[in-house]
Amino acid sequence: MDYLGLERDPRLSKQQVRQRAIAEAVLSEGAIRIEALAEQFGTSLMTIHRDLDELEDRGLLRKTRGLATAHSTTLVESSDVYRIGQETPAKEAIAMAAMEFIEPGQSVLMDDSTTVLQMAKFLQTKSPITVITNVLTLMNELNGARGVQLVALGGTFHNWCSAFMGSVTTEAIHRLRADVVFMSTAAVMDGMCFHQSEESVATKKAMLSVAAKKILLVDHTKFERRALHSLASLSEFDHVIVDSGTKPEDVEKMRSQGIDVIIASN
Amino acid sequence: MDYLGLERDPRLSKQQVRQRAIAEAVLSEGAIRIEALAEQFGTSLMTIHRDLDELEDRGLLRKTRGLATAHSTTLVESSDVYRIGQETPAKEAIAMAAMEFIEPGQSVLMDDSTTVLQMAKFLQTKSPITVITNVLTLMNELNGARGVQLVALGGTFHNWCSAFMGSVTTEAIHRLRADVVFMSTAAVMDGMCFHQSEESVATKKAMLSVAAKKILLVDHTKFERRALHSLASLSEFDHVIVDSGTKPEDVEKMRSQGIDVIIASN
DNA sequence: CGAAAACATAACAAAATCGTTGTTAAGGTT
DNA sequence: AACCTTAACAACGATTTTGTTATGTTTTCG
Repeated sequence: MDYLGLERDPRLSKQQVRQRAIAEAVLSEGAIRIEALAEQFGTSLMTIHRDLDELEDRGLLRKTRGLATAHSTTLVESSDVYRIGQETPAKEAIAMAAMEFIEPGQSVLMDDSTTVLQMAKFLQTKSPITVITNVLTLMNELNGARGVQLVALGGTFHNWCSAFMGSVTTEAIHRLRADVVFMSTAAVMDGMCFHQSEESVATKKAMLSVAAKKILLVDHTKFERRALHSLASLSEFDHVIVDSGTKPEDVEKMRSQGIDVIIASN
Repeated sequence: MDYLGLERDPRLSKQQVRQRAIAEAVLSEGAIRIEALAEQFGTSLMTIHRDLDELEDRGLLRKTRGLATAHSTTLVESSDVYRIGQETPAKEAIAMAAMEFIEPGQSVLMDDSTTVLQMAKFLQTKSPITVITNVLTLMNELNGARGVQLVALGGTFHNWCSAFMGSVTTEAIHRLRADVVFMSTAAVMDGMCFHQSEESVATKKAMLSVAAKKILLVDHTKFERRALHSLASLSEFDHVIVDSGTKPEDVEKMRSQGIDVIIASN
């Protein structure tokens, strides 16, 4: 279990790395003593308490007297706390490749995935541009960015993904038309995209229905994952961008189905 | 011109105070040399440059070679950069008084006024509660607050008020029903509320139409202000909360019209 | 039932991190 | 050439994070 292998990204605070690692540890063990966590991470008990309180607020685990216990696996894995900082280089490469599909003046729909989030810092280079999103993190990132018009989709806030979803969101999407949509998916199986949360699926489906061009961003880990609700067939996307760590067989399988697969180079 | 009279609030950074003062100075002079500003505030040229760049981004002024020139008065005055930090104690008192009208379990609509923003820190005490808003600042303030369900209204982002407005916003509002709405107004004249921006008026009108109880928060300075577009008559509100600095004659005039005026004590 | 043990929280001080500012040097304009 | 703007980096200051100690709360067991 390498908790240390993920501490490279300088944009990630120690705290975030530790919290993610705690979530991961508690998840795989089912339950861990708080004392044990403090020792494992070389911090004081107080720090672990504070981390666990935050994670509990986000619904990732329970804190019972003396020990932290896991919630369902799926919930944790879909949480942004857990996802951020995973496979960052791959996601960055994918995001960079995705920029090729944006022209200045276009309106771009962006969903609540960490891969799509990576695109944020490049968006200014395509100004003027309109970004439509339901992600609070992205709104903040883009707040004050010159040449970027920000359109928010409303909805009820979900802490686990820091995004707004629900009927308000889907209704708002249906009133708009975008040039491109960039989205990611939790799992790819049998040429289909899957998600763990029904609300995510509803939001993403709505997004797909109003965008002229549809682009899917997937890092190689998604080909190993499983999830419950189907979102769409890969063939519905105009382009699928993967990272260079993707297995050739996965790429081939897609290409044989006539899907335009782009491999992002690091 | 007392730039110093407003430096008391510890929550306001030096930077914010200075930027507001710069906006104020440029506004009243029409145009000021950048060198002069640096001297006036005792900072380096670079700092003023950076401040002006930000203010320019927000559309408050123009930066031409060597000097900063004013945009229209109204734009500056309605900007949140300008408003934040004005009359803070009064606004705080009003916000505190407003809390009386929230019951746990209710859904509360909140607009993009700095007075309403002051309520944010007290909201947790009324949990569980649903807050519906179009203000990015408020969303961030409430993100992660226990017992506060956050519902965002979408829309296109307006930098000058850090809020989302437009047709997407009003449509979203019309699909909802709230127990209470708290709003403020830019000016009060002849028993009517006025605003400088038409979009603000549209948003606020929509909010008024979907809330069971309507509460207006106004500090005493609003009775001296003028603005273009009428929003609503004071009599449409169930309660009007003012600060203790409000002139008795203004209070009397309202009461004589049968309006329930509450004076917030400091 | 009461007391001790185990744990959680609060409050403050220390440390680390992040944001702001000033300086200098390089790049553009007039 | 004079003047202004921008970029880069170092110094400073403010904020956030962490650890410590003290206090409160729950559990356990005599």
